[in-house]
Amino acid sequence: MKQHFSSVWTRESRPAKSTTLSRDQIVRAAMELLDAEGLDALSMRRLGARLGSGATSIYWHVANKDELLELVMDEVFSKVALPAPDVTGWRDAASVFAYGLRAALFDHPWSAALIGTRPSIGPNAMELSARLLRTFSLAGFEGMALDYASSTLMAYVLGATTPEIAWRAAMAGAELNDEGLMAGVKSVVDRAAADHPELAERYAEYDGMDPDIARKLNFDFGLTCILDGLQARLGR
Amino acid sequence: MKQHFSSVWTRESRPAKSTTLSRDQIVRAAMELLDAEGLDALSMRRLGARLGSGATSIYWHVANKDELLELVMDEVFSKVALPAPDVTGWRDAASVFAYGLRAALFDHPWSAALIGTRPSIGPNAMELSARLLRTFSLAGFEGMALDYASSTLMAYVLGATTPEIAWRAAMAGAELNDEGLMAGVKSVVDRAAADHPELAERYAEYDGMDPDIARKLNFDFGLTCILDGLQARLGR
DNA sequence: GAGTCTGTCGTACGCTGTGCGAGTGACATC
DNA sequence: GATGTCACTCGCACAGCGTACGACAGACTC
Repeated sequence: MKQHFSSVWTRESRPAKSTTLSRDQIVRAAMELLDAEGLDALSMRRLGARLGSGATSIYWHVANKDELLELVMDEVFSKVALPAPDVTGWRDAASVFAYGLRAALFDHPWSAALIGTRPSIGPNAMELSARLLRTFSLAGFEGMALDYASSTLMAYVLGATTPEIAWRAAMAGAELNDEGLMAGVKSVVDRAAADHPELAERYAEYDGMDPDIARKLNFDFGLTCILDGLQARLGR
Repeated sequence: MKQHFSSVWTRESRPAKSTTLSRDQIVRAAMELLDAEGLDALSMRRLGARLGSGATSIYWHVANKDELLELVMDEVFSKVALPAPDVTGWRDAASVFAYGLRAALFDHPWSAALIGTRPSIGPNAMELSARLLRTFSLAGFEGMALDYASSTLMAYVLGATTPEIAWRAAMAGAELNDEGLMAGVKSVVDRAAADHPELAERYAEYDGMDPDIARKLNFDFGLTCILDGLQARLGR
C-alpha cells in the first residue's frame, strides 16, 4: 500500500471561530512546553492540561502529533532575522543569518532532534529561504549556483549547530566547576585520547577554555571559510 | 536534583560469556530492524522477538533503549572510509570522507533523527574524527585551525545530508511517475512559489531533473566550496 | 421545533519502556 | 553429593503514550 505525500501545509487551517481553542494557541502552548521541559515532555495529554482542555480536543485543530511538530518547528524559522543585503553587503547579511539561525535553534533545543525527521517546508521556512536567495542574488549569484550557495550556507549552520545542541543537552545539569559531575565526560574523553594521540593533543589546547566560547570560535571559522569559498565563485 | 553525565561509553560492556545473547548480537539485530522498518519500528519487544528471546532480557546487556541507540549510531560511523592522505592528497581524501559519510547516513536513514539527539562520542566516531584530523594535519593545518577545519567539513556533511534524508523519507512511497501521488508535494511547492517569485524561478530550473542527481550536484558545490575556503587558509 | 454544523471530551485500545522478583542452569567450595 | 553463588533470562505489572470513536453541548438556519 503506497502512501500519499501529506503534510500540514497541504491543508487549510480550521477556520478560527472557536472561542476556547485555536491552532495558534495550541502551537504557542506546545512551544512553551517544549522550551520548558523538552521534547519528551510534550504529550497530547499534558498539552491539553496546559490549555485547560481535554487531550483529544486538540485533534479538531491538528490532524495528529506529527503535524503539530511540523507547525511548531516552522515557528522556529520565523525568529531568524536577515537584514537587507543592499544595506549591509552580502557577507554581513549572510553572517547575520547564520548567527540568527544558530541562535534560534539554541533557543529551542528540541528542534535539533526534529530537523532530520521531516523537511522544513512551512511558510516561515520558505520565507526565510526566499530571503536568503534574494541576498545571494543581489550578491551576484545566478542560476543553479544561486540555489547551491544558499543551501550550502544553510547546511553548514544546521550541521554545526545540531551537534552543539546535542552536547549541551548531554551536559545539562553537569557544571564545569563541579569535578564530580564532569568525571563522566572526562573519562570518555580520556579513553578516546588514550587510543588516539592526535585527539589528546587537540583536547589539550582546549584546557580551561570556556566551551561556549570555543564553540563560537569554531563556528566562526567555518562560516568565514564558507563565505570565502562562495566569494571565490563570484568572480567566476 | 542534578544529573550526572553518563553514556554507554562510560561503562564496560558485560563480559560476553553468554551463549544466547550478547551486546554485539543485540546491536546487529537492532541495526537490521532499523534499516528494514525505521526508527519507530524499533521497540524492545520487537527486538526481543527478532532475537528469539524475551524483551527484558536485553536489559542485562544494555542499560536502556537510549544506550542501545548510542551503540547502533556509533556503528554507522564505522562504515565510513577515509583513504590515507599521503597517497591521494588531502582534498581527495576529504572528498572521499564527505561522500563516504553521506553514503553511510543514507544507508541508515534513521540516523538522521538521532544526530541532533546525543553527541557522537563512541569509539568509531572517535576513530573517524582522529583520522580526519590526521588528514588535515598532513595537509598543513596546525593548532586550533586543525580542529576547526575538520569540524567545518563534518558540519557541512551532516547539515547537508540530514535534510536530504528527511526529504527522502517524506517522499517514501510516492513515485515520480505517478502524478497523483506527487500532487501533495506539488501543492506545497506551488503555494510557496506563489508567495515568493524568487522560489518559483529556482524551482523552474529543476523541472524534469532527477532529484537525486540535483541533490548530488548541490552537495558537490558546497563541498568544493568549503575545500576552497579551507585551502585559502593554508597559505596563512 | 427540527435539523445541521462546530467544537469538546470521556472512554477505550493497543502499544511503549522498563522495574521487580522469581526462576534456571553452570560452576566453586565444602 | 550438598550447598551456595553467580550469570543470565523472562513473565508480570505499571504508568504512560497516540489517537479512533461516539456521545454530547451549544449556536445557527430553516
